[in-house]
Parts: sequence; C-alpha cells; structure tokens
Amino acid sequence: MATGYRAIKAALMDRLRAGEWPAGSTMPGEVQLADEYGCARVTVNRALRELADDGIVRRQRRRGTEVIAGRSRHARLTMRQARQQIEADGKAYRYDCLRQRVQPAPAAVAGQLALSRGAEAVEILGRHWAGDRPYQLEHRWINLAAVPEARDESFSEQGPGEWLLQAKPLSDAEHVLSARNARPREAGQLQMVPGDALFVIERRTWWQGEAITWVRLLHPAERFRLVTRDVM
Amino acid sequence: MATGYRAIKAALMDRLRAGEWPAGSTMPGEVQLADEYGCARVTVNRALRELADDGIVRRQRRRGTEVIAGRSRHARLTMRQARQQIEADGKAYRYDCLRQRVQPAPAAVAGQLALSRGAEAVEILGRHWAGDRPYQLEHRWINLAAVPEARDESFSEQGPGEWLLQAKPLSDAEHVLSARNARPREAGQLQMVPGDALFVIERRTWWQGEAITWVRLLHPAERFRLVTRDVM
DNA sequence: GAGTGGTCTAGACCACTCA
DNA sequence: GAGTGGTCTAGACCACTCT
Repeated sequence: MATGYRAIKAALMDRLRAGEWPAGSTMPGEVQLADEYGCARVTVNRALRELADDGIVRRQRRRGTEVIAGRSRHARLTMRQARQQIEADGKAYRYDCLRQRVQPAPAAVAGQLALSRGAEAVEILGRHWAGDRPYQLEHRWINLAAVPEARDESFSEQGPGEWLLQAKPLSDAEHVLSARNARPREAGQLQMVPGDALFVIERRTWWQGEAITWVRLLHPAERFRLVTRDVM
Repeated sequence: MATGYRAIKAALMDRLRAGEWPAGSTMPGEVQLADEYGCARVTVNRALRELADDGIVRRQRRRGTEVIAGRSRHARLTMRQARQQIEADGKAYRYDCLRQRVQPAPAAVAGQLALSRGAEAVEILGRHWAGDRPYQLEHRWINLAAVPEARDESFSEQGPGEWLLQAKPLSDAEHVLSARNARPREAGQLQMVPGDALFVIERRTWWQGEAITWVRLLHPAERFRLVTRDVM
C-alpha cells in the first residue's frame, strides 16, 4: 500500500491518466481516499492540494474535487534584473538614461496605472547594455502619488528598477509578454535594423491595491529569450 | 497574536521587507517561530514552505531557511491548449494537418530529444485556427522510442498535443519563449506579411528522463500575447 | 551527536454550499 | 442539516547535514 503524500499523488495521477475519473467528473472525497490508502485524511489533503496547485483538479468546499478538462501547462518564469542577467552571462553591465521628466501622465499611462486625470508621474527612458551592445530599452512610468520620493531621485546612474525594488515593497504584479517589429527610433537606440523583431515585456506592479509603476522592456529578439524548466 | 498560516506568512513577509533578515541571512527555525507566534510548528512550516514555493527563501534540512538574495520576479505562465484558448475567446476552433510522416530525426531534432543517430521520429506540421484566421503553426517531433503508439496514429483530425496529453504522462517540461521575423513560407501558412514578428514558444517534455516530444509553436505576434497575474 | 526541516497521524473545529 | 474541503494542534519519527 502506497504511503506518503507523494506516493498518493502519483497514484492518483495514474488513476486520472487511466481514465478512472474523466474530465469534469468528481473524485472521491478525502475521507474515502484516506480510507482506501490507509492513511490520514491530511495526507490525502496534501496530495489533492498539490494536484489543485498544478491545475489538474479544482477543489471547493462541499462541492468536492473536480477533474479539470484539458489540463493546462504551467511554466514558472524567472525574470531577473537586467544587471543580474547580464553579469550572470559574464558581460559588463552598463546603464544610461535617455530621458527623465515629471509630467502629467498621458491617457494611456493613466489608464494602466488607474491615475486620475492630470495626475503627475515620472517618465524614464533608459537603456541597459551588455558589453558594447544594447540589451534592453526600458520605458517606465512611476506613480508619484504612490512613490513621492521618485520626484527628486536621479536615474541617470542607477536604473529605476533597481531603485524601486529596494525603495518600495510590492504585492502584485502583472506581466504581458508579446512581440512586434522594431520602429526606426527604437531600432536606432538598440542598434538593430528597423523592422526586426522585438521581444516585449510589460509589467505593472501594485502595493496593496495602489499602482506603483508601469514599464515596457524592449529586447532585440535576436539576442533574447526566456527559458523555464518545470517539474510537473 | 496572528494565527493561521496565511497570517504568519504575511507577518514574515512584512518582517522580511522591513529588513529584519537581510538577503543571504538565515531565518529563525520553525520551533522558535512557532513559539513566537504561539502556534504549532506545522503551521509555521506551511507558511515557510509557501515562501519557498514563491522563491523568497530556500530551505534545507539542518541548514535552515535562507533568505534569497536579489529577489527575482517570478511569473507563473499558464499555457492552455490552443483549442481551449480559442474557445475561451469565443471563437470557433479548427485544426488542419499540413504534414505527417515518420522518418529519421534530423540532427537538430535528435539533439533536442537526445536520440541516437538514425532513430525514427514522427514529424507533424499542423495549424490551429481561431475562426477564419490561423492562430498557431505547430511543428512537432515525437520520439517513437518513447511513444511507439504515435507511429500509427493519425493527426489529420486531432492535434498531436491533445492526443499526447491523454496518451502519455509527463514529468518535466522546458519552455523557451522568443520572437523572430516570419519567413515567407510561414507567413503564407499564417496569412501574415513576411517579415512581421512571430511570437515563438518551444517546448520539450520528458517522462522520467526520456524525451517525449519537441514542439515549436509560431504565433502571429499581432494577435498573440501571454499574460500573467501574480501575487507576490 | 545534535539540530534542522520533511512528513505522518489522529482528532478537532470551521466555512462553505448543497438539498 | 449534512457533507465537503480548509485548517489547526500536539506529538512523533525520519533524513539530512553540520560539528
């Protein structure tokens, strides 16, 4: 008889794969499974909780454990600070600031950050270098209502990402990954050919419901990729 | 006094953010924290385990709980099957197969799947439609040594992804996200302009150390993005 | 050998949602 | 009201790694 939550999780996965509980159906309750495997209910609970974390089943009180149709694949991305990524690759890191100013946020930015009309924000356009090649173009807006210290901070030497990470806590983040062709100005700033593909990461972060910052990171696609390695 | 593993996890996060335990240092042991919060050790254990799952700390028997330096940002991506994604968007899903054949794997593919020289694999080129527009071009190789049933399976109606998901378990997956410009043939197959940006997802999956499949998914970047929403 | 985290058990109470 | 999952407790043993 299998013991241990890992063994029980594996056994349940096998039975799921064997089709014993088809997608959409409800699995037996924790008490019954614990009885079946001869273990405590908490042990089954942990196995099932991990299956739920993995996106294989959905659990609700009283409703039971439902098998999710067409299991989705999860991947855990790690996005490091540009400096860390570049130095880990054994290249010299450098940052330069192309623009920094305080102004009312344009409508598109105000929408992203949920700012009221005319609210001021810091706009920063910076560039991260890996050795002698541009690695990333960073276009950032910081909500001055949430981070008033940013008004008098200079981002000509240090990137705003590093500063924010130590200056402000954050509770929530949203990432949007996409791609598009480089516009002429961007291509020039990144030393690439206009029209070549860019890998785009946009990130919004919040602290307790208040938007902190919105940033768009442009990477020449030829020199950039994100890799994950997941154990299922 | 805070009770419940959620409250304790939040309290620990606050203390971490306040700098009580700097990056690289070791946090107090479970026994001490349980004493401090007046709860059972298991409750602290669960809070710390989740912090480890979130990538905030690293835990090892005997060594204790270490605060990870330079907190990286984690994002949990959910990549759904094409059919589910498209149907969730309220569009009609359709699949067509452009090529299916069994042949010795080319060197590049054999390298990805760790196949021996001359080993056979199934090659499938398929296309997923969202309504009347191509959504994704799928180029897949399946290791016949690991999945011999794939030799006689027809992928003209059902995509190989859906079939594999129910036919084989998987233990590990690797994703590579990148972007590039569309080549003329790809652009034709995806009804886009050659040179326009593609969002590329490559995935390799294993079952207990044996490579199952390698697939490259090409999306017209204009109509594709990945979104994550994470609570830190 | 000792101290740490990893896990299991048995029992208990609570929260939610159904009939 | 009843049945489900969510969580807590107290105690126990094990596995690993340090000294």
